Amino acid sequence: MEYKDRVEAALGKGTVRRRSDRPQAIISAAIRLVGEHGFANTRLEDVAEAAGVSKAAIYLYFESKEDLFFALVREGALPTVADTNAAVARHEGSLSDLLQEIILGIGHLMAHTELGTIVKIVAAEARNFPELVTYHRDEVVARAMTTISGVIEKGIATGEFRPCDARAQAALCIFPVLMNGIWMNSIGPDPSIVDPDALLKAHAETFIRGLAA
Amino acid sequence: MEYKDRVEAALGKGTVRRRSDRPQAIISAAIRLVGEHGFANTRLEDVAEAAGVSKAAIYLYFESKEDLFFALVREGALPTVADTNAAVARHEGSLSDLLQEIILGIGHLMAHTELGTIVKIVAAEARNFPELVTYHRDEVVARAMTTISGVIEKGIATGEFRPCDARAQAALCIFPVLMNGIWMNSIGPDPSIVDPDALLKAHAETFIRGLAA
DNA sequence: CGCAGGTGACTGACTAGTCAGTAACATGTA
DNA sequence: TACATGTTACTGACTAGTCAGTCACCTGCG
Repeated sequence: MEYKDRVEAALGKGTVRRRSDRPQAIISAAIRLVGEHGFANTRLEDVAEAAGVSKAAIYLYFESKEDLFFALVREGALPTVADTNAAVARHEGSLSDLLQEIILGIGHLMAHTELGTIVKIVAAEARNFPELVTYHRDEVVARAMTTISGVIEKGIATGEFRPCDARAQAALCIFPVLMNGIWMNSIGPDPSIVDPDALLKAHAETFIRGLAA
Repeated sequence: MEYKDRVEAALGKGTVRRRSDRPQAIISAAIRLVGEHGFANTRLEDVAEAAGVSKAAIYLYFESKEDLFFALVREGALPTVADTNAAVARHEGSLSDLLQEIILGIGHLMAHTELGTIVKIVAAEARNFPELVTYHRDEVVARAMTTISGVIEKGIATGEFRPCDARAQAALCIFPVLMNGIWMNSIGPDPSIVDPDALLKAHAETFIRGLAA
């Protein structure tokens, strides 16, 4: 019986998890490096070095480079969707305030955390990994769009917002935020061209004015 | 004397141009393939096949894969910036109409032509090619931003638009358009989530309302 | 002929993935 | 305590495959 089989027999089939925080360290390193260089240009050896392990150790936790890649994308975006849904569920003030909260909240994560890197990675690699598109379309985008367009529809119903295509407006609400994240992770932070935080504030104001009844 | 040197001796230093349209065919093929698979994942052999030549022929027109890549990005975006500037220069109606014209015009190119592919490529590869960032920041982005923020400033001066940060608004004008292009070139056309043309119209309307005095 | 405008076959560098081996730790036993 | 036995978590060195870039040779045309 081989080592891998013994481990699988002991701990169950699939991604083998041991008690250390190695998998998370590997994923973090991979997010940074893949965000910088793309999937194809990221050497597993470099990921390993950044995570403080050998390349072979990666194969103890992930089946292949692609498997690591999917894990990275999956773990990177889901918490944000869940958090946004929770924020919407517990909100009580005006819907304009809620939209502003969503824009600034997601916008901050997008511009200053790994989330923006994930979005850039998904956009860059989508064509190479069709599964990735399916997953993200169904698990991240569709949910986020449903949540936001729900807020807008409610606003239209209460008369707070003008009548309009709520789905298109939901996309418009989120697109500048996504683009801001991609920008920060590609062209990089350069306030002389676009100051990310000022842009988010401006977006919230202009968008909500544009939507007002 | 090597072949390359012989060619240069015969036709002059720098980018070698022959009378065929081969270079353009190679660039078009490269835009499509790099847009689909990224720079690192695009084999020169496939570009050659798509352009109807052998791989070695590419080296008659471009010094390296990177050289071809730069040519592709350079030729892909400049015409649009020039066209936009021209449209702004000859415009006579209201500034709102001009903004709408810009959004729908660039938006259409971005969603349905090579331009969107170029934007996606630049975003995806920026970190691997710092020169690309410098070039695009200075030659494309800075110019486009200057043009659009000029329109907005003028509108503020005439009282057509409310007082606001014209540069941030210029970015907000263009970001959804860029994101739309990236979307179409990554996740792909899927009207059930976002209909690109409806989105552009909605953007023009909401953005201009949001900017109105 | 002479040569512009090619091509197919090749190579060297690089990297995903594998595998035999091992240090450190845990556990049992006296 | 001291030592044997087994396990966990990991590594260095290797292989096989891929692809950018080169080079010797070809071919149709003025």
